[in-house]
Amino acid sequence: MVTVRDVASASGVSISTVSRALSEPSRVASATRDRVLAAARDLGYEPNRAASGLRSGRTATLGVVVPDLENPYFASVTKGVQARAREHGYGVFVVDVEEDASREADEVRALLRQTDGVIVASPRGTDEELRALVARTPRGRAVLVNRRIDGVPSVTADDVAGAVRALDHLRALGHRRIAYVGGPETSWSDRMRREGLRRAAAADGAPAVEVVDLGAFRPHVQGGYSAADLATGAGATAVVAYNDLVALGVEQRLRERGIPVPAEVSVLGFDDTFVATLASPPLTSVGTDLRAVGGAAVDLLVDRLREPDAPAGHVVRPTELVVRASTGTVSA
Amino acid sequence: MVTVRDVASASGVSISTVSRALSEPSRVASATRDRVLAAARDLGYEPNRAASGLRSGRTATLGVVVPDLENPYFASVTKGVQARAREHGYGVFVVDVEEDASREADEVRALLRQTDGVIVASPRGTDEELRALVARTPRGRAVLVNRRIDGVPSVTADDVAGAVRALDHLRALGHRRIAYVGGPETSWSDRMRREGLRRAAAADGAPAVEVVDLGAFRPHVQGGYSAADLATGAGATAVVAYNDLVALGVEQRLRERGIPVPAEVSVLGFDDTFVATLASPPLTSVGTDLRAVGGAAVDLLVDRLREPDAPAGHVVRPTELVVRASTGTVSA
DNA sequence: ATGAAAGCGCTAACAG
DNA sequence: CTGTTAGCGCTTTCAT
Repeated sequence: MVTVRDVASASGVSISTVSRALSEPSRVASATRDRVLAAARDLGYEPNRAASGLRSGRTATLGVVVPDLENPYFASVTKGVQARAREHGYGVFVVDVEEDASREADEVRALLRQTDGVIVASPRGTDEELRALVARTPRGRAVLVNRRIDGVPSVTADDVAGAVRALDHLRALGHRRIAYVGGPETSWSDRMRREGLRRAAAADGAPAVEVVDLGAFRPHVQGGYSAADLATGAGATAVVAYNDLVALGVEQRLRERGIPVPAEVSVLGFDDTFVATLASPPLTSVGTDLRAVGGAAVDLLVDRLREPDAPAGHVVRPTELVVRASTGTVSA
Repeated sequence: MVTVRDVASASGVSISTVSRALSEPSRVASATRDRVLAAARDLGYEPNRAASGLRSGRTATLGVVVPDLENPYFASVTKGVQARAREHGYGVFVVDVEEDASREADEVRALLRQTDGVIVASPRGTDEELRALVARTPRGRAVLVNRRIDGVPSVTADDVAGAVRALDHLRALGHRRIAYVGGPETSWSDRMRREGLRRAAAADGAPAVEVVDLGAFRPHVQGGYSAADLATGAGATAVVAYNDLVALGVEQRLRERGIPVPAEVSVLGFDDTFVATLASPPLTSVGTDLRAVGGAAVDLLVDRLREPDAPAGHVVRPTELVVRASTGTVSA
């Protein structure tokens, strides 16, 4: 193994000059620097991360905790995290907690021991649990995605605005009774989406729309499949689903029952993941650039690591309604 | 920060005893061990990975390199890797090379510096590039998924058998002219699937089937969408696609053109990822347990790390034909 | 069965 | 601008 000593003797300088030439090039005379860098390259020197981490206390590693990697939403967020972290020179530890809220805290704590900071995406724990978790976290070492808590940096999507858009869209198509198939109880975005629907439904000067809350369902195809009959039973002409997968489940069940979408019932999803385009009919969905969400979380975290005492930033990413074939006018 | 020294003084032993009690409990008297473990727990001691890594040369970390995390195939494999690694006490670094073969070698090399071993999933590089990469790799520190090279442990799916099954299935339904929409040129599974189709088509004692090779397409929905017209143009009554996404693209284009599936054209995919069930009609697909593939890769790697000189194992996971509604009899 | 002691490779004071 | 030096926290001989 090639170490700083080898590079030092090969280039005729001390090991500290080697270290400096590599990490703070500006503090070394350019001639010396070139010599050192050349020697390092020739010898194939690669710094030992464990050693530098032990000494400096920095690991050049970030962690990301997600509920389920197989969910396209988290696959995209994770992809964005990894790509951006790489640009900042960080590696990424990925931990999938399999939708188990009780594992989140432990995994975050374990990650904090071996990373510089952690991104917690769409935590399934309650606000209290998260507050407790964060309170035990060295300041500035955690960033939340899809959850907003005071004092903790976060990246969220403007779900309220998205839900308003969604409802306005359906209202414009003539829908007056809309069912909402909810997601996990502790989901922050679920709360925001509900809130947006409520607000839009209650808006003055527009035809009244009634939102029927169908309750909480698993954020998967199965959840939507299970909820579909409740929606039609409630007399809704349109179904808004917690996410695209749930919406697909709704479409699937409706298709089985021979109920045409959107001729008889319109279906609308959230997140605009790639599965929205796979559905038939292709799904109208309220989306965000998910890789950008992951990237923004990394930026926030890296900023925080540099300046732990800076106030916690809250990035709110825009949402966009993407209309496809699953929503249409109400049939007479 | 709590260190071994703190635990040592709290329990009245030396730091080496603490270290031993934690990592080789059997070599410490049970009374002492209990005392040390209790102290460690009380103080909230957490070993410093950088320090232990520096001293022991082990990082308790594995790396996994995938072409695209957003591809459900790799999301599942990565999920399997992470879960199994965790059971073995390893963390996982994930790197997404964005389908760029030229990045693979560099990323693997970078990962090897900060992990104990690396899993390279569905590498896009050529066999020669991979052989060169592996030759420069310290023995026993890399495992391949979806690629078989002598001397390097690997996990593959029995794609040949799967493709044979697929073709036999279509033949039984009366298809005599079948188009194959290929994947990346350097894909090992593509090669095996082609081989399986060829073999099955040429089998004695069964009605002759002609396989029309449509060439290489991007392994995404778009690829299948682009290939669909070629398939019908070639007079095929069934289309076998490199993977589920490609198959969905084929279905999408056929639907647009008003060609009913499977009444007029049957469509069959590979991998049986969750998107197969989302399609309409739901996709017949040749699948493997992808999490198990990831898990098997971890097992192989961990075994190898313990015994670097053991012969390279090659795990071949079974494939299974899952028949859904996208394949049917040939219309008269 | 336990302890003393020697570093792993690097960075960060501190000197010069 | 560069060199000397002292560890970071842990594991691992080597004694006892």
